[in-house]
Formats: sequence, C-alpha cells, structure tokens
Amino acid sequence: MASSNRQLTSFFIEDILSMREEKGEESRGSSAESQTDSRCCTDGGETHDALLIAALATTPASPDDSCTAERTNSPTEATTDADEPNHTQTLTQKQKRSRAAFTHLQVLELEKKFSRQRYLSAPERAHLAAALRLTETQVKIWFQNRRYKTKRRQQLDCYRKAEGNVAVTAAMVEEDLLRASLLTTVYTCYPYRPCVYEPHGLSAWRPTVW
DNA sequence: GGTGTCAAAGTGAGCT
DNA sequence: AGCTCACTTTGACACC
Repeated sequence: MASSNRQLTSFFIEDILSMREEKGEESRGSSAESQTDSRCCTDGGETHDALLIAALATTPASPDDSCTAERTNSPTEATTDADEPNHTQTLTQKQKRSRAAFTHLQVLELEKKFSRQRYLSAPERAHLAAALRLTETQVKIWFQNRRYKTKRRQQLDCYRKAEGNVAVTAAMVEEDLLRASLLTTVYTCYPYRPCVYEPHGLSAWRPTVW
C-alpha cells in the first residue's frame, strides 16, 4: 500500500493464511476444484465457518463493538434523527451517505473467505453475513469491490511490465508477497503437485504449473 | 487546511 | 429479479 500507516484494517494475507494453518485447515484436497468454479460450489468450508462463528462468539469484540465500529452499518437506516440537529435543512439537502468501517475481524474473515473463494453463492453469503453480523448486501458489495480491486492491481501490474517499467511499487511488492505466501502454503500442502490455480482473465481460474 | 489514499457504497449497463 | 462488472462518489484517515 502506498499509505502503509493505515491502521484500520492493517493485516497481512500471511496472517490469514497462517491462521488457517493453525486451525489445521490445510490438506483440503478439493480446494483446487472448489476454486475452479467457486461460483456454483456450495461451500468448501463448513468447518471453517463453524470455527469462524466460534471465533466471533468468543472474540472480545462485542456486538456493540462491531456495531459501533461499523457506525451506521445498515444501509437502509443510514441516517437517523440522532445526528440531524437541523431537520428542515437536511430535508432539502441530500441525505449524508454513511460509510461503514468493518472491524478488523470482519475484514480478516472476509479476506480469508476471499482467498478461498472469489464468488459466494446466496446461502454462503447469508451464512457469512450472519456470522460476521453484516448484511448480505454488505458482504456482496465487499466481494464485488474486492474482485475489482484485485483485477485493477493485476491490470496495473501487467501494464507496467508491458511498458518495460520494472519499477517495484508497494502494490507490486504486496502482490508478490501474497503470491509467494500462497505458493508456499500450497506447495507445503502439495509438495508433489507443483500445480496451483491462478486467475486468468476476468474470472477464470486455471491451473498453472511452475 | 490541502492533498492523497483506501474502501464502502452508489450508479448504470449487461447477462442469465 | 438478481447477479455481475466497471466506474464513480464520498467518508475517513494519514501525512505534510
């Protein structure tokens, strides 16, 4: 990241992956299959979700905490009269858009899920939303933004490489770290199968041998 | 205070 | 209708 000092959601993918390893989630033989068509798979991580719910249940972050962290979390009830001292004025003005700030744990779990699945089915989305105490819309939008973000970074990366500009940016470093950690994780899980699934094109995940 | 960055949410078009 | 992508808007924050 350019502004690496941001603290709101400061964590590394390595943290997520290391947590997965700690939970003994590796050696999920069907992970490659689930990633090839994650649009239609029901879920590769029932056990993970159970762990997630348990983690959220035991986390110090109370429901109130998550709610305050998200501030005006619900899109439908974005603005309340609590923060509207000037009523008549706001009637004429546009309603101020609320912007929820997800908690560290929420983003962590979302990232974890995203690292495994780029797309969620409706039941999966509902399950994850309930577990994270977010709305389904918020989960949907988060995945949508996350996919677009990933794609933009990949395009930027390709563009820079195509230009022959090999200047290493912070984003590239991050991408490389992510890739390296993913490959390391997969390789330690499947030392005899040097084949991982990588994004090719818009939303296609194809095996890549290296 | 101005500026830059990140990210949640808004918008609109296309697809099934 | 409900989903997606592509892009934009905008609130929050960090840095100077």
